[in-house]
Amino acid sequence: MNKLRWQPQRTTIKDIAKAANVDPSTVTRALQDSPRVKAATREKIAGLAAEMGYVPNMAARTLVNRRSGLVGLVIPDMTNPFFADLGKGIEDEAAKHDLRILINDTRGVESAEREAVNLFLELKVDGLIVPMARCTQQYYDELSAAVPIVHVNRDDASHHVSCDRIEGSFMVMQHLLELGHRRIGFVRGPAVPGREPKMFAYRQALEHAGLDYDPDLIFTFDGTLASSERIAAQLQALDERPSAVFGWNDVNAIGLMHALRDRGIRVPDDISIAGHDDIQLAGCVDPPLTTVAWPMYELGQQSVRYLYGLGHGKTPKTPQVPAPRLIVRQSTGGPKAARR
Amino acid sequence: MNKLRWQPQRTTIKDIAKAANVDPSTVTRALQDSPRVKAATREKIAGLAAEMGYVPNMAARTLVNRRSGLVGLVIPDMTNPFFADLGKGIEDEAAKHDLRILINDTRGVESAEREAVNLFLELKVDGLIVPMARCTQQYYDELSAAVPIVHVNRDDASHHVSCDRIEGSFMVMQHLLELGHRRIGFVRGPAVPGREPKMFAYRQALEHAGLDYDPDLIFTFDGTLASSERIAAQLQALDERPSAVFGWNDVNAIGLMHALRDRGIRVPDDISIAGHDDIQLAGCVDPPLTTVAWPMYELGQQSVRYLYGLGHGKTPKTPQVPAPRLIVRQSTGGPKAARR
DNA sequence: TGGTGTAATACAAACGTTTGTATTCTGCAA
DNA sequence: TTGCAGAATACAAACGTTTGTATTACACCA
Repeated sequence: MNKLRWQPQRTTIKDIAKAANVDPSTVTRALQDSPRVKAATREKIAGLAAEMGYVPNMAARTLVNRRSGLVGLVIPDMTNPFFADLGKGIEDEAAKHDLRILINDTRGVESAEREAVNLFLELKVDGLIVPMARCTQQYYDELSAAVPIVHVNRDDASHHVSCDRIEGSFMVMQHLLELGHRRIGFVRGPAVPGREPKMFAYRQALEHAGLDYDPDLIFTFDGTLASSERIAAQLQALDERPSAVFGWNDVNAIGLMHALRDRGIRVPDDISIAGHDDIQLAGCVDPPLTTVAWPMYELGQQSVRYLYGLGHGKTPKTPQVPAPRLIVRQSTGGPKAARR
Repeated sequence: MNKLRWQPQRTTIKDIAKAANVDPSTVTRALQDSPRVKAATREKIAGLAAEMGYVPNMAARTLVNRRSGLVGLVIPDMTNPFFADLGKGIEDEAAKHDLRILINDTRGVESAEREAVNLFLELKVDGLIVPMARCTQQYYDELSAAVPIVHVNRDDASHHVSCDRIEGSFMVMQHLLELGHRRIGFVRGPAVPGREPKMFAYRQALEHAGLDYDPDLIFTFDGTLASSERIAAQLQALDERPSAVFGWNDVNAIGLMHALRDRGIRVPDDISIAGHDDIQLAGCVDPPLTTVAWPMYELGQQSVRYLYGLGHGKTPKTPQVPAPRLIVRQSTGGPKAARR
């Protein structure tokens, strides 16, 4: 490995000790505001530290403390606005507990998720927050002996903080059903089979309404714009088109609306579209998108509180978070048949 | 500080050494695939390490190596889709150099930026990538003695990788001017006075066209939807309304289009709107947004290459990146007067 | 059989900080 | 002056890994 010309550990605690004519241990305690050092000494040392541009060496500190005071946040997709408020909630709450957040983006790739977790393990983080984890629950269970882990929106995890995705999706379905829709399409995402609350709610709502589940009305979104366009084409090609489609998320729904319009299919006149997540732009498109908003900020806060509890030997109860909110805008309306 | 029940450093190199009946130093070298250890020993150790679930202690390693093999990425706003491709370019290129990326979100707050930088300094990162930094150049100059720092889109920095924002904005202005617009509004963002390439291009384009700069046509966007709405209200209230508005970014432009439509002002019939950044949804709104696309992915790649060069004692030339691309869609058209 | 060269491994110090214990210092009472 | 309590500080070991040097083991040749 090449030598770097940087990083000669500018100032160490020993340098300060020498300058102040004290022992390094005194410097440590002074910087920690320990009552064991005289006020005068403490100030002198604080002054020197500032003057000499002292930056603590976290490696050394972590080595002896066996913990770093960091929390690792493993995010599947930075760019998903969905995580914006989650991150904010996490940071705000972390600040209260003197924890610092470090983020690693996995792009939804499972191997990247494992690498991210590993990196954080090597860093000796105090805890891990993993929203919408991809890896198996078994993987995380083995890890949880080594470090506290809190999952977000993963109900099968031993320690998790989740909002009620089933209820959220169910609310949208209820809304569509109440409008009179009987043929409702559903877009599934890159979800893990067996853990698909949105899909579960979709089927449950159909069942409640006495409607049959039709596999022809299920589409798959992969996150790209092209994928939304493909779904629009599939919709257009359908013999018996659904009168409403429930998108995987708002980006998908908006892409869908656009691609449908391009094909001369009007929203909501010809087809109603609803999304998930209520991103900032959801209300700005034409027609404004009906969607469901999750309490992401609170989810972020709670996950840190939960983690903090775990780290201190408690096993907190899975915390309550506010219910999702249905946001009815103009992308949904009664089906054509009903309006005729 | 409370004791944690986690983190008993599960397996150390010493444990493996004991199990393999060798010296710890041999274990280190074995795990590094050093030719100094016999193949048989190496395999035995590798097996034991895997079996015992060994996770290297980065703190110890960093302490002796005086570097962590990490690169810190200081991002002003995670949620800005603008940074999506940048991040991807950075990660892809970093992987080639065996560097691992850690992200810290500053929410555009200057003090948070300093804290993030500090955290990374404590972590002994090999380098820092700071897109659109807020802090003063003097601050970074002092730091650059301690760690290689590469800025993105900050032309006044000693080491930076930038795309030509002036040219990008200029292209949009040219487009609007060619359409016949003579009164063009401009939205400035939370930019630092004196470092406003977009504004510079705006004024330069006006000047080239022989038009006067009118401070009444300058608005300010703060990132919120409400802010876009306020600007729409200001536009509506104007005696002599501009025939085109150049938004701070696409989110701003889309919000603006929406708010204008709500006020009965049609785009592009009554007013043309253009944005910056070409986010994924820019083409999905109605009308699709005219904007400018930056080579963010390449910017990300180049910043890592540059950083790598710096870290190895070279002072690379500021690298070239592809030019921005003007994306003409339907949110811009000729002014009313011209079409009359 | 003894010597030599090299392959394989062991030893030991160091990285910077923390913390329990030991030591020195100070002022005060007897 | 001596003794002593308590305050202030010094000492030393430890955290887990790396790396230069020293040592041992082994094979081969004379």
